[in-house]
Amino acid sequence: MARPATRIASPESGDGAERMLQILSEAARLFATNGYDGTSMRDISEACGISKSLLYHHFTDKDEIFAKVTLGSTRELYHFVFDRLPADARPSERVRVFMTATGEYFQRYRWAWIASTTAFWNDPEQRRQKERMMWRDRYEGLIRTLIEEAIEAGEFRPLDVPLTGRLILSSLNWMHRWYKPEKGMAPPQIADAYCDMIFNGLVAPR
Amino acid sequence: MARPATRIASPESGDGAERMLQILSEAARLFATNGYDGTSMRDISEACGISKSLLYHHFTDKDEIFAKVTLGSTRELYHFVFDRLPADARPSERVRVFMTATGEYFQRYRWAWIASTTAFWNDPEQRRQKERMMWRDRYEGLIRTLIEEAIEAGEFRPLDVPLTGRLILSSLNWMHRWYKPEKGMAPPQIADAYCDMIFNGLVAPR
DNA sequence: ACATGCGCTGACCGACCGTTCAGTGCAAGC
DNA sequence: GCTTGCACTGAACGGTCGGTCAGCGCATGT
Repeated sequence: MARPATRIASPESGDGAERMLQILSEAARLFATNGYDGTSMRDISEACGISKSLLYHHFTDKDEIFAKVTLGSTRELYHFVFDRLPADARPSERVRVFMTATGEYFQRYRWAWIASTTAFWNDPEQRRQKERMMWRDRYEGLIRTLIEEAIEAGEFRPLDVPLTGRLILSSLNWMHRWYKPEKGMAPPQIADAYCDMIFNGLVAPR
Repeated sequence: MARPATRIASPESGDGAERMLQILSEAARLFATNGYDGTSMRDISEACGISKSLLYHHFTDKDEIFAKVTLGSTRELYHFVFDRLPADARPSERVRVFMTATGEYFQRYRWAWIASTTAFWNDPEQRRQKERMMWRDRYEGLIRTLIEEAIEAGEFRPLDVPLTGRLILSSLNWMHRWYKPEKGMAPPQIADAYCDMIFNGLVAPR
């Protein structure tokens, strides 16, 4: 059942689902900026303009908020990129789309992305991180598959596939450490420029 | 005045300077593993087998320990790489040495490196971070200069120099997220393999 | 023999952490 | 009009945090 329309007219207080999204949004920004341990439940509640207790009404604990942010981001990144891969394009073109689509995802969901990629990988709380790693592995598996196909098609040289995938992923994953949204190229453009450099190399043709 | 020789015979307790090095070493490992906020003074003291109070005998506070670890690492990285650049080699060869030397530094001072590169860049405590950023900027300025020289010498194509530098640095800086010291190639080899890929590109020659 | 200096400790501090809980106010359903 | 249910709050909990402090043991210089 949908909420009655009168609820929507209410100017100040939001619906429960909206509230959860607001919390996740603010939490993503704070986790990305200050890290997991550097972000307190009080920080999140104050950023949302609510009491600390309300966080526990919507989520069981801090870990769940963090898991929702990072798992959601990692899972959606995979589908976001996968869904944009053109089925009938040349393999190397699909690699390029992989990179630019990742740049686009970064542009749209910057805070959740940063929170996910900077999350410590060896967190003792492994149960919740397990699923995130699963999607991350699928994402990395995807780029490896694309590289292999490009090699088989003769477009790429014979390459160390895992290492090549890591080179591509490194360029994308490190972007958040220097990228400033207000200046310079947009992330998809940056990814495209990286793509040109990596595909063709730095060395001048002789 | 040097310590008298009798002091050295003491089997259990170390000299003050040794203690400081031990503390910095253990702190680097913990900061790298669990982050700044995830590492308590108690963690550091227990890792060293000493009391928490002793940390404050050698350092003023937690921030100073962290600053010593990260600033020391960043400053030494610059000199470590700079000192290894061959003066009379071709520009592109100097770029390669920049990368492999960075890989060698990573291999030797892994924990301090990780603590430095994962340190939050927008820490409110800016006074101490200022000097670290200075060395980091010099380090990045160095690779940009090398790239420019390679372009001027006609070895590299005309390139977006800052972006090219970031591509190279990204590949090196992201290594700690997937590198496992006990298996696979050593970091200098990895840097060299990256170098081959970035120089010559992925695309097969036609 | 005595004073000095230093590496070092255990007890302790206030602040803040994540988390809990009893209870409030208000809209919806009967 | 009354009950139900839920978004929401303020006070409080035990625990851990970074940091302090008085003082101990012992090698050293005189």
